[in-house]
Amino acid sequence: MTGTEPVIFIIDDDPSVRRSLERLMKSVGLVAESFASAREFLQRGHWAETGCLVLDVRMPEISGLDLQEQLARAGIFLPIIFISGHGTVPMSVRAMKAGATDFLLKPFDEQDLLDSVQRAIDQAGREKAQRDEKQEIRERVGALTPREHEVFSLVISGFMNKQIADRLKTSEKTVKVHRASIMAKMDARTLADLVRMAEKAGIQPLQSK
Amino acid sequence: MTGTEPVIFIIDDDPSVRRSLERLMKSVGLVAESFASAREFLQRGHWAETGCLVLDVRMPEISGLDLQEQLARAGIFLPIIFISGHGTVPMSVRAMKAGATDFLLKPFDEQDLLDSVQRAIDQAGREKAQRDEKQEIRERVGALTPREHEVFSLVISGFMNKQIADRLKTSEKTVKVHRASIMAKMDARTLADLVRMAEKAGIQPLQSK
DNA sequence: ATCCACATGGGACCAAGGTCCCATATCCTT
DNA sequence: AAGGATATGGGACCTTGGTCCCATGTGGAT
Repeated sequence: MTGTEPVIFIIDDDPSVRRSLERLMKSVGLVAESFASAREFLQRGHWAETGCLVLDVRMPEISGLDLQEQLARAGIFLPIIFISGHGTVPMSVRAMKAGATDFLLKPFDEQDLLDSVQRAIDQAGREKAQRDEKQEIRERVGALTPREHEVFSLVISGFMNKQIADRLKTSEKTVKVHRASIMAKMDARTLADLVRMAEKAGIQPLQSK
Repeated sequence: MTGTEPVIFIIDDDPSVRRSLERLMKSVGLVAESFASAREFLQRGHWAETGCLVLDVRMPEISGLDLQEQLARAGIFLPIIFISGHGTVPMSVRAMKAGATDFLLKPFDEQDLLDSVQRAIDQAGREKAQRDEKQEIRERVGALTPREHEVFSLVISGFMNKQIADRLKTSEKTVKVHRASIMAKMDARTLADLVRMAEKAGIQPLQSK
């Protein structure tokens, strides 16, 4: 029911670090997957699941910070834990400002990393649940016909059927028909449901004068 | 209309740093106020306004990080920019995890600090506007009588007057009376308004089965 | 003792929302 | 040419919501 098993993506160019991190994760029952470079990770594709990244900062070609930026731009929101052998304050601040959940210096305490990973997984799960709900609602809204969508906007803005009919230059009867079909398609039982769905999906009401 | 003028609170035990930061802020038209210690700042009281803190990490008695924690516990949400002469990675990560907006190392570029301060002020303004709105709504909800509050919860959950009457073991007529008084007190013109207010104030609907 | 806020509710309406069955017209696809 | 999705709307009917005026009872504050 939690959806999918969370996966810990380990990205480090040092094979011994990868092996040791993988062992650590598996020792506490976590699923881990290793990559020797950011490029290799990016080629994997499909990160639909939850989990987090454990990411080395300094790597050839694409640095950890660059990868973080690329993932953000691509709309991939896996939490990132940085590990670094030669991290500096500006580097860690940049990473944290960009949304990293932690930034650990090697050598680090294994338990510290595990704690951080757990926090990241929890965060990822919460965020994914929210995104999924929002996505689900947006899909339903997308399934509305153009006319239904117009009526929808006005309904969640608090307009009465009569006012909606005026604005759309049609009859109140037709508005009622659309409205019924909106409630069915959106799977909303009450107006309160519908308004809350719009809020969750970030759909703003219109100015009601 | 922006509410109140933002104030930059400078907290550093070094008088020359305070003077120079104050001069820097005033040179770009910002209002600054200096304090030699966290204690001195805490004694000032009333931080109703917007603005941000520019805070030295290492200070006698109460460190910058301690002050950050105290303010968070006290529910004072001014953004914090740390400045530090001997900052370490773990220190900066702790500060950022606790919500700091930036962490600069001395000597820093003056423009970097000003940029950070501007970002912090913008953030503070947005967050304050949100908190104020939430607070305003919560006050209105608090002004409801106990019975009105019960009806309110059920209304925003999508229940019909008849169902509400059943649950509260009263008549539909009485529910209508309460409902009208709720709409007036909450300054809501439509049900959609009321539901959105409840959402903004973080008031959850009940299970409507 | 009196006043006020709170909760209750009847009667009478009217406005608004929802749901049937019905029908027409357009446009697009197969 | 036929079917499906979309948009339109009339008629009939019932439910729900909102708003008047009215009234009663209780408990606490002045």
